[in-house]
Amino acid sequence: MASEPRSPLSELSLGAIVALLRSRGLRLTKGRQKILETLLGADGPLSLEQIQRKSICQGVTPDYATVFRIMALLEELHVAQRVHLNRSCSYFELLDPQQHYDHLICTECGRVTLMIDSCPVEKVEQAIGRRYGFSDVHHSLEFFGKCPECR
Amino acid sequence: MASEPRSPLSELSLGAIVALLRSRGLRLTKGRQKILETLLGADGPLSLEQIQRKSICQGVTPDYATVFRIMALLEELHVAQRVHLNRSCSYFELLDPQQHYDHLICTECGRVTLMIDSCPVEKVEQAIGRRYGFSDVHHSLEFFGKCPECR
DNA sequence: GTACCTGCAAAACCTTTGCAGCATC
DNA sequence: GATGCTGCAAAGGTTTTGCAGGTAC
Repeated sequence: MASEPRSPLSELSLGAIVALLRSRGLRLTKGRQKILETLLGADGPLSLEQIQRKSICQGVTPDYATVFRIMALLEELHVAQRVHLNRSCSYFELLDPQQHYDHLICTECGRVTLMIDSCPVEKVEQAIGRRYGFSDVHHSLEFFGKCPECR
Repeated sequence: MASEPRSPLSELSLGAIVALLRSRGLRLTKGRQKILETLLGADGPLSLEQIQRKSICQGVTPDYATVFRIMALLEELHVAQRVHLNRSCSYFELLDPQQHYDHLICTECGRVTLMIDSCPVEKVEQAIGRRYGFSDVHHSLEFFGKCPECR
């Protein structure tokens, strides 16, 4: 029944993520640390380009391919996830084991609001798994609409 | 408050869609008709390439750009919508005014199941709009998991 | 010193647009 | 006959990979 957990972390912190990397024989470079800090400090999903721009370390901007590879790695480790937000490129955010976020996206200005309220869907995941015979059910929920400023 | 309706159709049928096109001064070609039939006959979202492959008309495969332009048109008319399904390309499906579909996607084989049960989220849209000050709230909900065959 | 990481560069994809000829109305 | 539609071709973006040199352990 159970397979890979959605997040292998018990908490979302730089230390916890670094420990996970270490346990897999992976290394912590200055660039990686800076990128992890960017992700931890983000208040919503970020595109690769945004991550790159916010992760300038000692005056040096990390290569786009480097950012891509780190995010692919974190995604594979289930530490981060990719969301689309109905845009032309992917956005990434860390998977907080304590908290699940749904998104509220303005169709006019594109601003993304994190919805930290109780998720209206979590409760039905189990029922859906049973009904359709699926295991390891999780979900992606995005609300769209016009934000107060754009109305 | 109200703006463009999510679907301008009163029912989902070839005739209704054609009538809408006509009312906008748009034309119905053999290729378009075939593509509309493909969409109406689909049992889930299709990629542009899938639409193209399934819309061979009198031995002629429509051009990819043509498929793209028709889907862009239908999307603009709110007759079809684009979904991502966490894949690298977009998928399209018609917007049925009578019915709202959420998706259940196998993370192993990628098969998409349409969930025609009552949507667990529709009811809360209004409350979310009020709470965050958003108007015209709609949503995209995708469940992921391992399907019975892949478990 | 070994293995892993990074930057650079190019390839691979998917999406989008321009244009001339063709088909619909 | 006018206008919209199509196919072909090319451009634009984003994502992904190869490789040689550099860095963490």
